[in-house]
Formats: sequence, structure tokens, C-alpha cells
Amino acid sequence: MGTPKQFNQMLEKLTQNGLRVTEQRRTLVRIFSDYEGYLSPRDVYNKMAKHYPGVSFDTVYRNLRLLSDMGLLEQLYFMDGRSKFKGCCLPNDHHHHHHLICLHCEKTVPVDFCPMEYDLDLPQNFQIVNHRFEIYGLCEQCQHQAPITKTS
Amino acid sequence: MGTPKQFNQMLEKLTQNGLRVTEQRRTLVRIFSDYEGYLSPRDVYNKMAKHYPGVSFDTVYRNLRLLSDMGLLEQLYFMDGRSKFKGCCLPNDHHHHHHLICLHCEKTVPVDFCPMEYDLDLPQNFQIVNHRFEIYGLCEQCQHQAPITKTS
DNA sequence: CTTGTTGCAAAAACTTTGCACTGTT
DNA sequence: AACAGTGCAAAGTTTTTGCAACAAG
Repeated sequence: MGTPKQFNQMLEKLTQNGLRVTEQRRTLVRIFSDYEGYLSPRDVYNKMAKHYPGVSFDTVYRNLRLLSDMGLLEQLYFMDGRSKFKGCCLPNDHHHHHHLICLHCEKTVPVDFCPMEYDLDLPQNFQIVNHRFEIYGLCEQCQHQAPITKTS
Repeated sequence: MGTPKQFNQMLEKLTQNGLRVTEQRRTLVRIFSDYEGYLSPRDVYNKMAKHYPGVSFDTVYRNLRLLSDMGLLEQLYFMDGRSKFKGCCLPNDHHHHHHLICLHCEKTVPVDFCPMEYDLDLPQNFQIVNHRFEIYGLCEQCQHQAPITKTS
């Protein structure tokens, strides 16, 4: 997940959409372009609070929502229902893909394989709208340190 | 999803685990053996309340949790994070499988295809713990009546 | 009778909303 | 100067917990 490139692209897209670039938003964008995994609203709030002791939760929520509506962030509900955000993979890489997700650090690795490209032998009468495919596990780093986190 | 067979199996399993069969639990089990899709805690509460105007939410929650811990119910967080439960497919059918899920009525169709059986060319160093594969769409019935519900 | 289960009430966690003030443009 | 964005406080949801009364075995 590129740092300066993604950072600038995200800020640009903000102004393109007629949004103002406040310090809070700049920080938010920084946080996500510096981190290649998922963060919960609370994680984000904590990171934000280091720069702005006075940030409020609702600002975090509002901006997370805004940025994901705008396509800058990807929101995912984990298997256990927790809401998480991460910076979207860059538009260049922006072909359809899925992710390996580390249960411990929640960083991700993109996977090109998509089950929908195969002949799934699905019932004819079911109209497909969408699908979801995620692989959960432990990345190399976390395999050594991690007490196994529960999956769901 | 069998009705009387599943109903009895579920009650049996309750007593096997040393749990008491209360009217509330009997009703809960009935609800799930009569319905082949996912229900939210609130859905369940509403259905329960028809039989027991005085049921409390916490009883619903407690029992949903108990029954899924015991393996009688399957809990799933949808793509939009909503928590849902459904009766587990019977032990006989209980080989690994995934589901088509109707976005409108939330009924399910099992799918035998599992992406993990293929050679996914994953990074060697990632230790897989778990995976998730779901296909969302509209079942035949709902294709005709349904105003498309948003997916996530 | 013993002990698990329930309903109530209250609280915790998470997310959203209204409003006056502030900071970007 | 105009108005989008922020912080605060308050409220809406969903889920959990403590406790006394109750009911299943």
C-alpha cells in the first residue's frame, strides 16, 4: 500500500468532490495511507487523538462514512461483525480481488483468485448480485508472536 | 430444511447438554425448524412475542447465543454487519458447504463448491485458519416482487 | 427440592443527529 | 464573507449483566 502516492491521490479526490481539507481529514487520510490493514473506528479515533487530543468520535464516524462513500476507504464487517475500514487499493491495482486477512494484526494480502470465475453449478433461477470471499489466518509475523485470536 | 425431524433433534440435543426445555426454548427451536432462512434477533423476538407477549429481549439473546454455541444455530454477520441466525443444516448433510443468500427474504441455498479446494496460489507463509464465501442475490420468488435491497 | 431460566431494569458499547461555533476556501 | 466541518451533548440501537422470582427436572 503506497504511502505518499496514495496520500496525495486521496487528498486530491477530496477536493475534487468539493470537500474541504481540514487538519482532521488530512490526518485521517495519513493514517490510512500509512497502514496496510483494517482499523476499527475506535482504532482510528485513538490514532487521531494522538494528534488532536480534542477529536470527537462523531467526527471520526462522519469522515469514515464520507470517505468510504467516496470510495477512498473500504468498509468491511468481519466475520464477528466488527466494523473495519482500510484504505482502498489504488485505482491502478483496482481490478476485482479478494483478501487474506490476518486475525491478529488485521493486515491484508490481496488475492487474485475469484471463486465466481469458476463454474459453480448454481441454481439457474438465482440472480446473483454480489459475493464475498475472505480468507482469515495469521501472517508470518503474527504466527510467532500471536496467541490465536478467535475467528468468530 | 426438515421440520419435525430437525425440531426433535434440536430438543434432544438441548437435554443431552443438560439444558432445560422451557416453553421459550421450545418455541425458539420451533421457529428455526420452521424457517429456512436467516432471522435477526429482533425477528426472532417478534415471532416469539406472538406466543409469549411477555418475552424479554435478553432471553432471546441468551438463548440465541446458547443454541449457536451448542451448534444448533448458525450465526452469520451479513455484509452490512447485521447479526443473523438460522437453524444449522442437519448433521447428515453436515459436510462443508457455503450458501447463496437471498437479499430480500434472506433464505439460503447451500452450495457445494468451496474455493479452498482449488489451488489458490496463496503466499506460503500465511497460515490459514478460516474462510468465508457467500453469494448474495435474489431467489426466484423475490426477483419478481422485490425492490432491490442494498447489499452493503 | 435444587438449580437452571426468566423478566425486569439498568448499563455498556456503538453509531447517529441537532445545534452553535470554528476554520477553509 | 459564505458555508462546510467540528465538537459537544444527547439520543437511538443493539447487546450484555445483576438480581430476585419462577419453573423444570
